[in-house]
Amino acid sequence: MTIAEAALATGLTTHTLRYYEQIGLIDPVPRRSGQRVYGDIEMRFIQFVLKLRATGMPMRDIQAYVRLRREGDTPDSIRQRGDLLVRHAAHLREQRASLDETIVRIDEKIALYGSMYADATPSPAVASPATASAPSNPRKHA
Amino acid sequence: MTIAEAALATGLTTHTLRYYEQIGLIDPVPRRSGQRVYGDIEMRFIQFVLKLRATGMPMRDIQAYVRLRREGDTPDSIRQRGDLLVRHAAHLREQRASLDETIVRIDEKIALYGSMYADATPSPAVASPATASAPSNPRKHA
DNA sequence: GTACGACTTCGAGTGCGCTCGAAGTCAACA
DNA sequence: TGTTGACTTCGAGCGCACTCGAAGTCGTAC
Repeated sequence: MTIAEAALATGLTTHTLRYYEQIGLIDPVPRRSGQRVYGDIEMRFIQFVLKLRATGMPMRDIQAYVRLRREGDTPDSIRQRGDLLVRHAAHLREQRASLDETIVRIDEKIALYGSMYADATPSPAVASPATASAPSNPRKHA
Repeated sequence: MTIAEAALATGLTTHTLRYYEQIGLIDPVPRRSGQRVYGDIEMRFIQFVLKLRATGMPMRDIQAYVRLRREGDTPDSIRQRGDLLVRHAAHLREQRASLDETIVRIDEKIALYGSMYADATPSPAVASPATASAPSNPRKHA
């Protein structure tokens, strides 16, 4: 896989991919005659890193994690990596709790609006809270 | 409630509170001899706005929502507010799904690390979700 | 009557996470 | 041989959401 293909697969740009490598967010990718070759291992790790990032783990912590990985599987490295992940997991559980609460509140408000005017219920394309799969604006794009 | 008290209650600064008002993230707070007086209604709405913001709703959308509220309860305003909330709710459900997935992955990795060395289980100080402070907190303030 | 806290406007600065472009080099493929 | 695509370093710029400070005014309370 070339960098262009990796970019396509991850939804990042080649710029960003190189940038991530440069700042140590991912390990240096192996080269063949100077060009980066992305294999399964690289891709899987990048996906993992993107998950961390998408869930709000600060770059610094991800960098720390990657640094520890490079240190190898010493007990110390493993313990510290574990700690980082445990801390992030705790953070995610908090996030989820807050998210659940917010969803409840919003659903209440939606119901309220729906009941205010029979006329004025949210537009059908988007009306049911169960219809949770619509990614974004239902009126653009058909 | 003065602005200082409101700041304390929300965890924001007085600066930020005025800033939010200025950019239309919250309605103008009623004044008594020029000074803002925060009542229950204001506080509750601010908390709601903070929930929206904490769950990643862009300022612009919150501003739009507040603008619509100010328009009053016309069918159009209500429908549009409903739509905004429904869209955000959908977004939150996606977020939650991704969050759940990430939690599972991280827990797997934690278990893996735990099993690698009996020695190297995550340190107790940090092991319990109850003891959870986020890794390098993105929002300052406490 | 003065201290305190709030008010206003203004503008600059911060930190994060990209994002882009320029300029020049190099290797593989048709 | 020439067109690609990738490589490097460098530095500027951007959008978001604050964050801070300065300067000067005003009202209330001890």
